Amino acid sequence: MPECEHLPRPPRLADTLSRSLQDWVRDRRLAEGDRLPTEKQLCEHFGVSRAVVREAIARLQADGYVETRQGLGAFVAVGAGVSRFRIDRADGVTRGDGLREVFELRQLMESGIAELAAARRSESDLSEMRMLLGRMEEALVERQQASELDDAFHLAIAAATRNPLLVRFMEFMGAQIQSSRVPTWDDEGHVRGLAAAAHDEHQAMYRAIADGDVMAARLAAAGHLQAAAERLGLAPGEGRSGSGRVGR
Amino acid sequence: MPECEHLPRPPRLADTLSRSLQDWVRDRRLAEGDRLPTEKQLCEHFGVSRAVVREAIARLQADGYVETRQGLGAFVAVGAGVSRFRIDRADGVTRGDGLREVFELRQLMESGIAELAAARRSESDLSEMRMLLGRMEEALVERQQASELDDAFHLAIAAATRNPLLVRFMEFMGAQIQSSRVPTWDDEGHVRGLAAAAHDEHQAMYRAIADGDVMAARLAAAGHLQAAAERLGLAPGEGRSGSGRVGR
DNA sequence: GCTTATCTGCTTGTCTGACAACCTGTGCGC
DNA sequence: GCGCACAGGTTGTCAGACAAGCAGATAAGC
Repeated sequence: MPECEHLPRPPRLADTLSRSLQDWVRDRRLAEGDRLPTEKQLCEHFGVSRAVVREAIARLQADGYVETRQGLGAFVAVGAGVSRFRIDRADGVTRGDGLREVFELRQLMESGIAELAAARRSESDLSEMRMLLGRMEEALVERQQASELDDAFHLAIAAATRNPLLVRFMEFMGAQIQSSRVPTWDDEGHVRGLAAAAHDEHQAMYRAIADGDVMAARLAAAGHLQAAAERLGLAPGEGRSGSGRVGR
Repeated sequence: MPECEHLPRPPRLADTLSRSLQDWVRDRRLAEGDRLPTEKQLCEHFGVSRAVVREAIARLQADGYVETRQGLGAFVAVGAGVSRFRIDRADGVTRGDGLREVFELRQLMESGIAELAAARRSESDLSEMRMLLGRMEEALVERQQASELDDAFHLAIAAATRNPLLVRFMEFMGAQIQSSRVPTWDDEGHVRGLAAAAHDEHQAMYRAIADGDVMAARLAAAGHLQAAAERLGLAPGEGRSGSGRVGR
């Protein structure tokens, strides 16, 4: 069998219902602060039992769209929708335009992160990076898979910024890109020299960060991400440069 | 009354339970892909009814921590925790270190966004920005509150990148910072000349973007955000520069 | 022996009805 | 007018039931 293929499962009622309610908010049929219909009304309106309605509302609560108060009702949360920023697999992150958009976000973030890292890195941050670079070099010689090391290297840079938010962002990014990773580090990638190129770019990033040269760090990171995007088949050499124009 | 004060409400059972289960995952008592105990077992273990257990699991599902399959059980989602990136009011975003971290994230993003906008802006993007700048100038003369215009201006820049993810990020940021906004545009801000300074910075950003000068756009945005951070009392002039060192 | 169909037990999905806890507004007594 | 108890409505929780889907064991057919 080629790959685990997820066929579309029959949608659950609570799921459908919560989506409908979310649409009510998006369509401004319910404004911020408005009270939702009572559970009983929703039951009758949608023809489902109260248990289903309650689960749907529990989902919305978890998403921050509504707040409920016993004896009073459920209310559309103030700032519903913008009270949290979220990127989600469901947004089509792993393919097509969604992937390109996320990757662009990563390019922005990572150049900034490299810049901050160059300004704030401690000696122990640097030795962590050196260690990872060494292990990646070993993997390069022995033609091994090394994408975990790749992730760890980028994570180490984020850690050097001393900003846990940025670390969390890189963790997320690693998980996302991993699921759509191009063969940079595997056998095919080695054959085409991609792994060696990526390794060179990593070393350039390390040198700039070690030197504390914020501008060089930014450029090295931007260049690395631009090259990675091209290896992924995104943003092929055509002039849609953005960061790239700066990176080269 | 001074301000809406949220007193701590008695926690709901489903809420407590979902937190407990989340801790199980964090503490590695449940690994990715593991099956959760059955609903009946959870009922007995925690001494609650099945309705509560189901609501708790519905919350976790909404958060992407578990997936359930009828007839099979509930499973810890692969990539639980990193399958989505989320920033949340609850993370202490509106005060103290959390605010500083979020603001730093915004600095990174916004300089990158300005850069992309300079590369991709269309004529209609520019006229939108000009319109907003004009209205801000009016507000400046008439000493009016103009923070919505401020948000709209930054949003217009994000829109010029043609990347909806970046627009969503700026929407989120606007909502966050608004709730902790310093008096830049109100009467006190005018007195201290803060509004005029912000307006100058905005104009510099516009000019760079209109010229298509990616580097100048980056620097203008970095400078604006750095100045805004100082107006907010964050990152006071002490050398913790990062972007700042580049921005000036 | 191997494949295929059926059965059985378990688990989640949904429904129903009930009671407790909580909030708001009304009307009563003072 | 003021405070208080009460009623009605709403969410929170519980208990029990049946339907739908799944995995593994068992039986039937070749």
